[in-house]
Amino acid sequence: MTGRLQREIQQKKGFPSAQEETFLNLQRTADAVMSVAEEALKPVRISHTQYNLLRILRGSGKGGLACREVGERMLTHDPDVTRLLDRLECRGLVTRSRDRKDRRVIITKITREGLQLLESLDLPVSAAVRKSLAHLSKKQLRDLTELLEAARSSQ
Amino acid sequence: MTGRLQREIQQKKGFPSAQEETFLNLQRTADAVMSVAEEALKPVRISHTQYNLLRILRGSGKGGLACREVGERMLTHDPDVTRLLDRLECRGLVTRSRDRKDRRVIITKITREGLQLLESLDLPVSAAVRKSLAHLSKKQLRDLTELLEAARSSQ
DNA sequence: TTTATTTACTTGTTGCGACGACTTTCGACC
DNA sequence: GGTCGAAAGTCGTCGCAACAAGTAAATAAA
Repeated sequence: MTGRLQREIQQKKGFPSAQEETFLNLQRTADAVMSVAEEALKPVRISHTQYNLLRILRGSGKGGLACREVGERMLTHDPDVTRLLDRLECRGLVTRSRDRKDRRVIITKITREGLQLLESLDLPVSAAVRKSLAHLSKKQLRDLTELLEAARSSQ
Repeated sequence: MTGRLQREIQQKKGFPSAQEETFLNLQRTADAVMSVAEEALKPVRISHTQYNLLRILRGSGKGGLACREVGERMLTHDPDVTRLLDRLECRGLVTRSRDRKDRRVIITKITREGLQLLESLDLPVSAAVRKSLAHLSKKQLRDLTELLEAARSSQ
């Protein structure tokens, strides 16, 4: 059984492990695909983080959400929700109001303007995302999704 | 053939396309795995971007590299190399000098301290990356790498 | 009732990412 | 040689990400 020794030697010599190769590919691909998708957001000067946040608010319905809930639902795990909302509020895309029952929490809702902006982006974004992965077959997409979920499963 | 119509209806109703599902999984997984890997860099207060840059400089040998070459080799496609190097130079991890032949270019080299820092990180980083994907089999890693390369191929 | 702890959010600071304007230098063409 | 355009970096500005400290309100404990 030379497995472990061989791995250590390979590592000393700078050969990446299979995990390292996958890791690098994962980062590169996520970056490349995100770039394509962001093209759809450029015309309205909105970042993918802001777009993501607005979609969460739209999905939450009329009741709005507390900052904490927004943060938990976002793609990236610890965004700075306060200042993200500051900028969106400046542009009139969301409104904030203090909750009456628990005065610590701030309820954020998406405005009519925010909804209109999202609607105008729905098709372009969807098209850009589909385009970014258009050259993969249904089976490849299914396999890839499955493997990505598996990769994330134990963390 | 109801394919296209059905897709449009699904989209109207908010069903994500297979591409969109894969896209979201890709972002989430890349983020999760990166977080695990970054744990190894925390003790020395270095970001993954800086680590990546130092590794590029180490890989380039004694000759050093111009800013432009560094930028081209980095994971993320358009980092701000100048200020990245500023911070590394402050910490004594790299040195910069103007090229004699073409006085427009700045040659950056990694210092002895930089090399030592990298050496102290080699094993922990490698271990963290392997750990982040340790629960995937060899075949899964191979398949995943292949699919990720395919996803990136036409961009 | 007063104190302590937890929760929800804000603010400060630093570093990264993207964009654009600017400076210096090089090479080519007149 | 002088001029023009391209190339290599620098710098300003803004927005996002991470971390830490601070504030205010609610809840639990004494």
